[in-house]
Amino acid sequence: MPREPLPDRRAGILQIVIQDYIETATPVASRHVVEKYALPASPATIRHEMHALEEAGYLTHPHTSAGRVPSNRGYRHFVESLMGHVELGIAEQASLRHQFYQAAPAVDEWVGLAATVLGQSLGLLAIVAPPRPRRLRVRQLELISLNDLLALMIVVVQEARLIRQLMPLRQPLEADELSDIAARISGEFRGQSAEAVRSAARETPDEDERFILGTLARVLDHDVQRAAVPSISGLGGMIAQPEFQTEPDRSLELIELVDRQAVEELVPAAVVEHGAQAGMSVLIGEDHPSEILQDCSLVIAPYGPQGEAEGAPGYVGVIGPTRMNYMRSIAAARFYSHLLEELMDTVYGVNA
Amino acid sequence: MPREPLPDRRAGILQIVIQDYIETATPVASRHVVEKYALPASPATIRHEMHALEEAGYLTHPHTSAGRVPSNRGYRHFVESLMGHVELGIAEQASLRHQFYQAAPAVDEWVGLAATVLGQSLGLLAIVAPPRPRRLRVRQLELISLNDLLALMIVVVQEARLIRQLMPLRQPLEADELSDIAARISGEFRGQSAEAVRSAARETPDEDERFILGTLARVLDHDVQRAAVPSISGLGGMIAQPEFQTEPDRSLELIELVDRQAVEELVPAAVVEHGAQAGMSVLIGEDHPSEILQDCSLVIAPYGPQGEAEGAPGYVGVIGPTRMNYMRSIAAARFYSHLLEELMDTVYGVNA
DNA sequence: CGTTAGCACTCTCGCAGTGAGAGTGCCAGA
DNA sequence: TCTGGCACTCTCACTGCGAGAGTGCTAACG
Repeated sequence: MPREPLPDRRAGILQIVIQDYIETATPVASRHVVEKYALPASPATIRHEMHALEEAGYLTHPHTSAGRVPSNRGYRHFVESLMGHVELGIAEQASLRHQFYQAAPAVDEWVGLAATVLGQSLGLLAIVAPPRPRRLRVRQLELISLNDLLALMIVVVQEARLIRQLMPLRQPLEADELSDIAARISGEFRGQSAEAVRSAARETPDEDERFILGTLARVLDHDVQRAAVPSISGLGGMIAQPEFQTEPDRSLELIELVDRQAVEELVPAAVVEHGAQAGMSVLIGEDHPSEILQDCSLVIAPYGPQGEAEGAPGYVGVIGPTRMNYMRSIAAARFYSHLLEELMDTVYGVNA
Repeated sequence: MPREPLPDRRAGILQIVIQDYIETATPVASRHVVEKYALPASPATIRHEMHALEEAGYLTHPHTSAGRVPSNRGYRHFVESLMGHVELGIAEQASLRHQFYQAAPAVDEWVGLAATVLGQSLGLLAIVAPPRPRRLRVRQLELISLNDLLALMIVVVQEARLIRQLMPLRQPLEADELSDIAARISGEFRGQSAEAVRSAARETPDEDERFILGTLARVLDHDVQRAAVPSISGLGGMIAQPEFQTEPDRSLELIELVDRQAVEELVPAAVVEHGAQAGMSVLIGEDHPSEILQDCSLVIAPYGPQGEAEGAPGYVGVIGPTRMNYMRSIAAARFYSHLLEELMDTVYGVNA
């Protein structure tokens, strides 16, 4: 495939066609662009250029008597060369940052909030995953007495998580006793993970403490599983997109996909497939493996402890039709990924 | 409308028609029922009975050459007289109970989990709302140091909530100081609500304590707003129902309704409309006010502090086509409402 | 040589018409 | 009271057609 640089006017027309198609979702006709954008040329001239762009592979033709539609290659060229670098507005950034600092300070909450707000604001499917640590390390433990035989265990974890777990007691314990035990354990096991806690539990003579340590080890192990679960949101906006309106089957498939949470495995697969671990990646149309998401694009911005052998980083993903607004999507995904990283750092960072 | 008791055979046929329609979602024909259920009668006889049932208002007729479909009145009679009392299986109850006791012990978590599992298992829209207290009362306060200038405030509230909030500090405070303050406040304000905390904050000489009390009062007030937000789930299963498959517009409307969280206001409206505060209520088809949910039924099971003037109770709701499986829906809604009440009682109950 | 006007050509989309199929309603007979 | 037979009605899938939209090509123009 030849890749000569495009003449200026031709590139301009490509940009217009793509942006217009992103906006209207209807094939754009030659006459339409000259009128709407007041071009100093006639429809016939534009047709010439469009024809050339089609020959070069940037545009396509649904059928003989339809306007032009960007091809995947067209979108790619748009994203890489025509679009430039875009960022969210300052006001929006501030407002979002405020919103996240108000939320409950735990990765799960942030991830859920990010998916919701991102999906809503883009009208696309947003999928946000927390980093997947290989193990969780205790930072602080609290034991709160609910009644004689029931306590609430709260574990603050260095991996920016808060674990809350009901713990039945073997025998009645006073609130004071509980907090003493918690304080002792906190001090002793700061920075330790489940294995250390569990092996200590085996050797402790005190029955109560052994039980509590056992529970602690169990919830640490259990929560590391839950840690990997991404949040998905924005289904409503997504299927309200015209490409899904016309084909009810597609939207049904999509909804089932989301409902069965099969998308979760899809994005990592796509990322691996493209070795796009470092930095943001944009997969357009045919690039990615799934059949169901044909004619869809993925924008993926990883964040969190990257390259570290201690697990997988998190990511902020946007899934939408290839016709999606790449400028907004990319800017938003980038911002959210930075914000999540910033939150994890300032709230749970090593400079604690 | 006359309401003579139905002859036995006729009632049996009504039951068969309703159950078959619930199962197959296609109008049931006379020939179909005699073959499928091996009735000792001919199609013509069944047609007679069906005709009578239609005259009495229990069945309808989409058009001349279609089978019978239950009317709203038919469903109502089925629910009230034909169905009997049904409950979830013991094994299922145990499994669910276990699942909920494993979850993080806070109303929001339970409510979210209930909506998810209920919606999934029924293939219908589930909407679960927490009770809406008029105010929250402190039960215990914890302050966890994250770094010199940032603490994590955790408030256990008597209304079965856990509030977690980031709190920047005015000046560096040690972990010990923080927990001392927390313990003191816990002791002093147990059972108090935001007003008491706020007025105390005004009179406290200590700057740090004043600031902490102010934050506490603020999050108590803020969280009481969030307390009312219901969880909705099961959209996927719902629009996979045949009644939505055939009409794409309807499903789109529904999705937007859920996405904009307008359903939330719908259920309370329906409940108020019917004054069904006490016990479970089943609203069938035309009964309820919204136009969008025409041909849908609501099953609503309230739970929590009822009749108390201190706020509104929570509810477990199921929304589905009038054709929904009332036996399963009602049994499930009842069980979940009891389970939620039980959880709130045993974990946060007065016998603490 | 690039640009433009004109015109024939192609494809989609909505609409009316048609025939098969399904199920009822009714009537006469057992 | 129940049953078989038959005419009637309504839906649904398919077909064909005409209007509309947009291109591609060609010839003329600056």
